Amino acid sequence: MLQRIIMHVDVNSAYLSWEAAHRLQHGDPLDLRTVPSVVGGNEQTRHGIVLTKSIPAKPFGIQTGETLHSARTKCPGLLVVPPNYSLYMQCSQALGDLLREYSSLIEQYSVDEYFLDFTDSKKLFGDPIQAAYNIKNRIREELGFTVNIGVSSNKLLAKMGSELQKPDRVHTLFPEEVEKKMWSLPVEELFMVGRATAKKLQDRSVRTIGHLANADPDWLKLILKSHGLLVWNYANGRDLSLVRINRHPVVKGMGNSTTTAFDVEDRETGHLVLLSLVETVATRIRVAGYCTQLISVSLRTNEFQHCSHQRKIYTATDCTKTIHHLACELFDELWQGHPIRHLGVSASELCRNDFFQMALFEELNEKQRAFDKAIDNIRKIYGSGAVYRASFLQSGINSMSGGTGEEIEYPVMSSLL
DNA sequence: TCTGGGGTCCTAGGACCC
DNA sequence: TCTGGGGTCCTAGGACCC
Repeated sequence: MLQRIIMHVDVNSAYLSWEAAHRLQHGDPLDLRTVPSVVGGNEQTRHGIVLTKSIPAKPFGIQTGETLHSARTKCPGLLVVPPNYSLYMQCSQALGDLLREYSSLIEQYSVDEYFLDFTDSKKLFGDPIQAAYNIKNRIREELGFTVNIGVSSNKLLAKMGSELQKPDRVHTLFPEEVEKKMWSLPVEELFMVGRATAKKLQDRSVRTIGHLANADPDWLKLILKSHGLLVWNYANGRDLSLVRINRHPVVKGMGNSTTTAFDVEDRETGHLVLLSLVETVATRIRVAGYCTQLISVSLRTNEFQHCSHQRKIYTATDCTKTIHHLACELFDELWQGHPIRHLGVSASELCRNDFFQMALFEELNEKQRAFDKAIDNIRKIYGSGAVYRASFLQSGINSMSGGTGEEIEYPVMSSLL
């Protein structure tokens, strides 16, 4: 059987590297990568967490996702810079463009990760390991940031390989190297072993990837259900998934959620926040040519209690007003009156909004559809802030809440992946 | 004013049908 | 009438990834 050659390209400290490269190009003498620094959200609006840390920030014990307050406690001189998502989109695309020179079989896995199937590229570019070094060095010289590249015969091992030593490195992790290079790592470093799975395994003395690889699969299945077999196969380096040019052949759902700058304590404000979320979700649905058949509302209280409520709808819709009406109903049924910190709306069970389905819409809805379409067009030309509902005036709530909390035009990052 | 946002997939229980 | 059991759909919640 032909052995495939897969590469995984992972940008080192992506947001921070991109921020640093951008600042250097614009005359800033300081390279953020050389000092303890993080890209962090806005604390005033309760988005104050670490998004990415520099390598010098790591020895202080700073973790991605922890509060900026906590990070500063660990490292008093910590430099915190705000995120710039449109810059990151540009960097991500520039990286993709460069990688496409080496293979047409390429999958964008996230904003800062790509898989390349290099199998057929060997004829053109020769030895894969040498090619990986060339790619890595070209990215550094031409784009100004560093990457790690993992090279193996499947995606899982390529990804695990790119995680080995950082930054600016190429690692191979072929099946015959798994025992030597991967089995000694802590079990929580295996892809798909998150906090919950790691705890269950550690409680049973499975502490390394090697322990997991050599555990009894039936026993793992008892403890972890089907997930046990998945991680057991991964620990043994087995993965049959293919590099897919489009990671999402069909989009399954689109959602939007936000942590509000203040606790929401009344129903009317809750409904208004939902409207700002629905505006974004419904627009994205329409732009992508979908209708939704399932709406879900979720909330988190100021005590971090999380709950959600969803309802199937039997007439597929892409109408802002209809979706908002349903979201408010769900909210009213769900909310127990506790102060709310976070609200979300999600649309799933998407179907294509094709020409022939138009007949399903009633005359009344036709006017609403025309209205939505007109609004979409104005926003497309003049920006998302060009038109908004009067109820947002002086409400202190963004009229079109986007996921990043920044003033970002749609389509948002995730909708491009 | 300590704790983000956007996804996918899986599980489990209850309703309902035959 | 000492009470099955398979199958599907709906819903809520949890786990994982970036």
